[in-house]
Amino acid sequence: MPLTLEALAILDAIDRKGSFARAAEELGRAPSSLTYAVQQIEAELDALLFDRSGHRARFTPAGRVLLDEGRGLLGAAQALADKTRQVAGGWEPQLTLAVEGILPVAPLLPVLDAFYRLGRATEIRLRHDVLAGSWDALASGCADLAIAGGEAPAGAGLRTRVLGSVEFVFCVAPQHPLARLNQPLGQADLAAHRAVVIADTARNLPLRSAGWLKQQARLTVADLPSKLAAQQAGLGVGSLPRWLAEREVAAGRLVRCEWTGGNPRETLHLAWRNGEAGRALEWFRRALAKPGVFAEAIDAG
Amino acid sequence: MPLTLEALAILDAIDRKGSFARAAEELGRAPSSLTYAVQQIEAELDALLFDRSGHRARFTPAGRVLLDEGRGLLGAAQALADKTRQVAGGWEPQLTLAVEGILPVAPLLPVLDAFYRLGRATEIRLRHDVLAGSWDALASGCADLAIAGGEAPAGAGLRTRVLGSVEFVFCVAPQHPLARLNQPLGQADLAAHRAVVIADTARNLPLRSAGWLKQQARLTVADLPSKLAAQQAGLGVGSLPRWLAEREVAAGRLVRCEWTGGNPRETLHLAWRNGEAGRALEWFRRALAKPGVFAEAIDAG
DNA sequence: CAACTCATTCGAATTGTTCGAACATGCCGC
DNA sequence: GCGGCATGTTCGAACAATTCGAATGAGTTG
Repeated sequence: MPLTLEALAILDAIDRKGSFARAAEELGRAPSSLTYAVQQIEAELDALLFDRSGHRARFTPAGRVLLDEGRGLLGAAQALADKTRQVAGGWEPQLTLAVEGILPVAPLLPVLDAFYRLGRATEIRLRHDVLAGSWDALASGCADLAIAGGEAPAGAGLRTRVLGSVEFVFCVAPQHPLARLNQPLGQADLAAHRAVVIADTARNLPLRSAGWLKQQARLTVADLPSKLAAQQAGLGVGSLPRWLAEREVAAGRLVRCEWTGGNPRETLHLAWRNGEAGRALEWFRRALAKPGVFAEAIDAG
Repeated sequence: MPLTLEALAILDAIDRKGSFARAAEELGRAPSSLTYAVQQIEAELDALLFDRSGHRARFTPAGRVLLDEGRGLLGAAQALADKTRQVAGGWEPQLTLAVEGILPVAPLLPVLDAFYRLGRATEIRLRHDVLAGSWDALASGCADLAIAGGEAPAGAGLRTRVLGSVEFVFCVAPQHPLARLNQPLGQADLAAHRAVVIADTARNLPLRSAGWLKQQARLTVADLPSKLAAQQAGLGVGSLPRWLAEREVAAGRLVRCEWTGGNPRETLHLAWRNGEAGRALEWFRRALAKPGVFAEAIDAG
């Protein structure tokens, strides 16, 4: 019987209660039972765990090691039991959310908080992807639930639900030449200026492009914050989601330009794989579909 | 019976052998015994661990979680048992070695390697201290065995053994004014130049000073590599242990200066606290006292 | 479809664990 | 210094959980 958790629990009780007798009481067994159990471990480990010279038994160094580290094991065992129970109840051990990079993280935090309050063992992972990246992550199993822009790739076994759309506003740095052009921009105005574009993170699906026109010189960056920084620095021009653009324009760090024919929009979908869904996925699907979660960033419809 | 290691071991065997029957064979028990045990866990956890629809039982997701993470627990339990056994056998759970900062680490590595080959669970921690720092670490219990320079502080209950002495060579950067002075240096020559000194790491014992003269301007650094770098950069002058100085002088990065009255020496001691010693301490005491370990750096006697 | 392997069920048997009382020891207050 | 008090241990008896073995039913393979 090479070490049992029960034995570790006994040592724990003895230490907490201070004596075999009290520990036995807590555990609802006779003191002699504990003596027997302890002797059992000592024989198994070839180690004296208690110093019996005095009146009451004291832990030896070896006993102390077993006790201290054993507590870690007990905790881990408890956690594992919990987790198993929850998985059996339909709660995934982990769930990965892929969020389109043009969305802010802030609105997500209360949702996460609410989920954690449920006390479920499901470990949440958050990732940001841009353009086709979210669809790709979902289709390839790297994510379980995605908020993705544009249309779903066909034949990937995905189900979707429209969340609304994000409006893109064309912005340039205050010191940029285009900032002085007091009329709506046309294609011709843009071709002469470098565009800042976000690289698509998709690895499998065909790449998509957004925010730039062919022939236009471009600076490719990895994510929205980088794009913002680049545009603020005057390194290039481009469209930014309205929630972000408004903040920056108000602060005077960017200037908004009108666009001939109105601002472009990107439709956002909540998406998940077809098939058996765990309860955490179900929960997040409901929570994120609620209108208002991304009210700041997404326009209904 | 809130989850037992034995149960996890059974799951492990079932997975490895592929069936209840073969697992039972490996464990030397009847198959029905495993069935019983598994049902026991399932009841306890309120979780189906096996999918019994087919001919042979397959793990459910919950079962898989319990199996995978349970293996970690089993390993940890095994390791804990080992460690306890070793501590009971007199091997400390951990041992901290404090090495005087003027010594190289290289000669220590084969010794550590030899220790690791013993297969003991004792975790070794290595720390570097300078001047009184090693004595201090030892006396305050922050270290168990030290290689320290100078004389042991009185009344701290320490035992020592002389290892030998380190010779200090006065060095300056090639471009330093003192490099051009072609005669042995005296006190007067030094007072005009900034000295690079190593800060004493002692926190409790009275601080000691080394390598500098009063009134001399000085740059204080934390360790030997910093001191070396500072001297190479010409930021100051000072003595370096011979093993280091020779290397640098040979490489042309420093110039050696003679000293009126010969080079100073620092005696090094192997030191440990009086009282009950564990077997790892004993082992290292023997290993480090062997002549030749630090032959490169320490001169016998 | 027959032979095989597999997991489960059931009652009986066994094994290890628990109990309770008696004992030995160390500690404290009077 | 001595009687209580609490401690941990020992021992045989009682117990209960676990294990076994044989029987059963179900699935796979040639």
